[in-house]
Amino acid sequence: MKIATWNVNSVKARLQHVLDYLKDEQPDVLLLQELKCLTEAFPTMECEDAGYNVAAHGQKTYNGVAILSKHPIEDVVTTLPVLEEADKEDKQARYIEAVICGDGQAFRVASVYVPNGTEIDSDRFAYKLRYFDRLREHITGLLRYEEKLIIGADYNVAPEDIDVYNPKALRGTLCFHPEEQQKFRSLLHLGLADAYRALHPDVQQFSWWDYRGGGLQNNKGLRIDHLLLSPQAADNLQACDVDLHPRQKEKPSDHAPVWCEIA
DNA sequence: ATGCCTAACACCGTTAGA
Repeated sequence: MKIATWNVNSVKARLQHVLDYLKDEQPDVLLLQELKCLTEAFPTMECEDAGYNVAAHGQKTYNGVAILSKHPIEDVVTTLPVLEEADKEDKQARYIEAVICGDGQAFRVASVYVPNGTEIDSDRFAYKLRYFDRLREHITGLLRYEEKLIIGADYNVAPEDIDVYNPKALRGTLCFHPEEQQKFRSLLHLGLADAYRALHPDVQQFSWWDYRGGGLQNNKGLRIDHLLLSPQAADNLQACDVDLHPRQKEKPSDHAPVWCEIA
């Protein structure tokens, strides 16, 4: 089962790139983030014509997540636990989860768009940290099922020094701040494996490059898109890598897809 | 310290991304 995650930065602007990716790479499951469209505006027919089932959870202008799958999509969930009063009012479309039955077995997958945080010590930064708490609470429950669970996301956190182009200069900045890294680690401490790092302990490979200042050309990037695996999925992890080609095209997303193969 | 670049939306600039 090949599962990929990709922040497309508008599914409308990137539709041809997405269809090309499905055709060329043939993932069983593609987890999308940053749709930037309403659920009903998602290009479902185009994806179905490419041979994929669709479950999308969008909103106007911002955020939005989706699951595309060659296999049937079941038991869709789009909510996270409410830990505080303020969480009740949270209508941002950042989470979608489903069960995929393929290759004679069940995989539970989730596509998550963790908040960016905007600025350290801002309200949005606090929202980002709290979002990790809600995600951790939810995953804690999922892990009790002891399934092959794959959480693909734009986590908006580079976990370690190797995951950024200049750790000294970037330390303490957005996506490379100790508080964010602690939240990300708290997910790993539940028993999840970072698929890329599990297979490539010493390789520096980014998944995002700034549009500005020739980020890609100078390889000034961050590894912030990750596939986190339950023990049952990690036991069967066979490969994981970043697909650079979509980032090198005309009018690309600023993120590249990350994929893994799980037996 | 700031802009750099891109997309959406609603208009010819603002908000957000990371």
